[in-house]
Amino acid sequence: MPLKPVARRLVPDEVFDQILSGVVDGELAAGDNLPSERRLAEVLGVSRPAVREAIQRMAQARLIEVRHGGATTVREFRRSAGLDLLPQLLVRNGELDVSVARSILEARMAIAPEVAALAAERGGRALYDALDESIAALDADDDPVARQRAALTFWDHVVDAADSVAFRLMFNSLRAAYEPALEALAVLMEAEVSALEAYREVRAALEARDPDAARAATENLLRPATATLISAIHDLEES
Amino acid sequence: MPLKPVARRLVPDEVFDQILSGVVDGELAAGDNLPSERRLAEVLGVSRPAVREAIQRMAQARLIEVRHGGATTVREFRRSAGLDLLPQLLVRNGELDVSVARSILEARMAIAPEVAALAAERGGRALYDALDESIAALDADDDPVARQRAALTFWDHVVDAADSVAFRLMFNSLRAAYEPALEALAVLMEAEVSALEAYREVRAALEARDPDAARAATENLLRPATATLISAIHDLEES
DNA sequence: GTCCGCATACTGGTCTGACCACTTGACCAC
DNA sequence: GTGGTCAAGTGGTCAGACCAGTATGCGGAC
Repeated sequence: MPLKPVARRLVPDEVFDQILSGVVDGELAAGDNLPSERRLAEVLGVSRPAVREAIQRMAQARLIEVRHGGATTVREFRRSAGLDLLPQLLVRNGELDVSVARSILEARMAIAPEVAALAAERGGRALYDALDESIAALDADDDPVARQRAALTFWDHVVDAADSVAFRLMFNSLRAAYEPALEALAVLMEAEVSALEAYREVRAALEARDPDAARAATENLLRPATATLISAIHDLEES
Repeated sequence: MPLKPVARRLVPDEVFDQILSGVVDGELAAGDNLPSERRLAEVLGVSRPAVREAIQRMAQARLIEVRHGGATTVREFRRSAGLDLLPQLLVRNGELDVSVARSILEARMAIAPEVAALAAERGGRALYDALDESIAALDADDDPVARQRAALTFWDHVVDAADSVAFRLMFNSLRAAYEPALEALAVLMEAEVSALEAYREVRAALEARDPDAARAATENLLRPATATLISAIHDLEES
């Protein structure tokens, strides 16, 4: 039996999640006013600083707008929130939102080849060894979850080599969304991480410093699982 | 004389910015411990709740790690922070970081064509009128800044039509990074927003529901300014 | 001498209650 | 109408206290 660290819910986290859920689930529509901090504290049975902390974090995520002296209003999160909201949208109330999952797969399919092309252009001494190591780990591990992690490490190195802050942060955000759901998704993505040859081709294209080949190899690697899953999700959405 | 809303600095914001700068500028290296909340409050001459609020926001951005009872340590932000950090990295101490700017241009060049292709696939009734409106605004406005905003609105509609949460949030994050620097950048991007015909071709490809044409048209629209700026930045980085 | 265990002194987590700063809207004088 | 005034409600900030966890070093058991 695998033991896991016990999750301790802190009060402000709890408050944050409740307000977040209200906004994301639409109970609090854009333009609505939040109850005052004092009122929220009373209703939730916590202190005002706890409420305040949660509210400030909501504001930082651009989900609400706080006006000194005035009311705090809910923003249209789809138009204002940043990519850091993705994890909260992907898994909501413990359930995976398949339309969000689909969009992540699409984004990955669109972006990864370009990142690989950039990485091929810029090269990097330590890159190829690091990739070999990841591929070896991919080959050695038989635990599906561990293989997923190894694949993430592989891409981590590629992103590093692309030497782009924007792509780096994007990768971090996408990874932050993916990791909590990793165990649930490991089975679905198993086919991809088993295609060792495809990983090797990406690596080869990178070492050859050939951006077009890197783009193509990455597409070949990602397309099968992506296409399968997206069509599966499509069928799911129909029913 | 154009009047602007007066900017009021709130205490927790100020504290947040100071800690953020420390982390981003490297004065606080990854692995370092932050002073205790009480100590920070004392040193900065503010109350503990104010410090606490700032620290919690830093933690939410995954820049630091707080452990109950233990010390608060600085994380390696390049590996952990999400795309929402981009605005802070792009303009730091009032100066534009050109390497960040370059990476944003690259990301835009890589992603926009794919988003356009998705938008072409999915189509959308109201899309074409909305695009026409944006193009008209682009044509009518002679203020460079206003034209930049019109261009943003154009892409806003395209992203909407792509119907992808992940790309939507990405766009929001990139926009949040771009807008504060918009006035400074309007001149540099002027050539692009003047290429009305290129916008019309994107629009035409979208209406034709032709993903490949949309991809190509978007590349044609973005490539000139992107290439010019990136090579200018490259020269700048040499010197 | 080594190692375990516990007191202790730190850290962050939370609360209370107060006061300041700002916005809103109603009311009043002009 | 226009502008001034005021009261009520909101967020912003503070002080100080206590709870809850973590690290550390000292002592005693072996």
